[in-house]
Amino acid sequence: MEEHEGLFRSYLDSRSLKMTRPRKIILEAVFAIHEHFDVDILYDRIRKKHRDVSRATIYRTLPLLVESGLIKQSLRCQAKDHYEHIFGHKQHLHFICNRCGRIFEVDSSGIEQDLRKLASGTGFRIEEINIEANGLCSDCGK
Amino acid sequence: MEEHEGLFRSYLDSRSLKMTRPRKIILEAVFAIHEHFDVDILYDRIRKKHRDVSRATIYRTLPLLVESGLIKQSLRCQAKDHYEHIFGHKQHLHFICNRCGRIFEVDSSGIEQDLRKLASGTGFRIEEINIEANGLCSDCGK
DNA sequence: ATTAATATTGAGACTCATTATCAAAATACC
DNA sequence: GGTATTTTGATAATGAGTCTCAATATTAAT
Ligand SMILES: [Zn+2]
Ligand SMILES: [Zn+2]
Ligand SMILES: [Zn+2]
Ligand SMILES: [Zn+2]
Repeated sequence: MEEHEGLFRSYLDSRSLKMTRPRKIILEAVFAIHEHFDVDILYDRIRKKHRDVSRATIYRTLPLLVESGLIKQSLRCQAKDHYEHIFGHKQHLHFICNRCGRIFEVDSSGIEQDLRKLASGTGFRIEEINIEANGLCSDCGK
Repeated sequence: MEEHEGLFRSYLDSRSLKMTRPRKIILEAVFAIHEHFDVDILYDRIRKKHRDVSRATIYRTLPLLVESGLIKQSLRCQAKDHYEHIFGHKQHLHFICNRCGRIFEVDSSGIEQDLRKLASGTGFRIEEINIEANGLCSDCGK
């Protein structure tokens, strides 16, 4: 059993939820993707192998994966929410090129630490951080 | 004529667009609001004074204000896009409470400076920064 | 293994923010 | 004025995300 599966199982247990077949398929599909993804991308990949997982269940399962700390909602792009892994990935921020659309990931641990310090000063309890900058990548900015 | 009006006028001119009555009403309503706003908030405020500005025109005018650099699309909250002024406002980041929906603004100059330093190391030229953290505010986190 | 209690599912209806359409009205230029 | 071009308001359409519900799956107890 892969580690992310074990983690998801214990999250489900802790909430007396069940590791069902559709949830397992979704979990595996999510961790077979190594870029940012939206529901449609995920749905298409799952449907290539399994006819019996519905969009509704994907929409229901993603919040569980977020809640369990395995993934996060990271960007909004073309009017769709996009997700990415947390488990097995370092915290990072996104530089998004306005010209070519590429997304660059950069380590954000230092900045996030400062942000948490700022928050604790105000009494705000941070659950999730999103940092992004739009502009021109080094190729497009010449 | 207020400064933001002059700036919007020259933007419109530069694109051979016209400063019409509805656009002027919308511009003024936008700059009479000093918090984050969404289309509904704006529409309600405008409607108190003017019966003849439609939602459609608001949806059409906001991108013009963004393009002209007067406002920006700053966050997404309760499934709605929210906007805020750029013109005349200091850079800041957002703490968004997941429970009550309130948005807290915190000075972000220190963090943005670090971010720009990070970017210059990678050759990325930043045009816009968005930093936000979701979680529980001090009231809701008790 | 049966049963009963509970959780989950897929299908499709629904919501609601945003966009597109289009005929009528406003505007700019002659 | 008249004409070409924009812009507008009303309304229809779109589409991501949510909700409903009867049918199915899971679990734990017998
Ligand atoms: Zn680029
Ligand atoms: Zn990422
Ligand atoms: Zn709160
Ligand atoms: Zn703000």
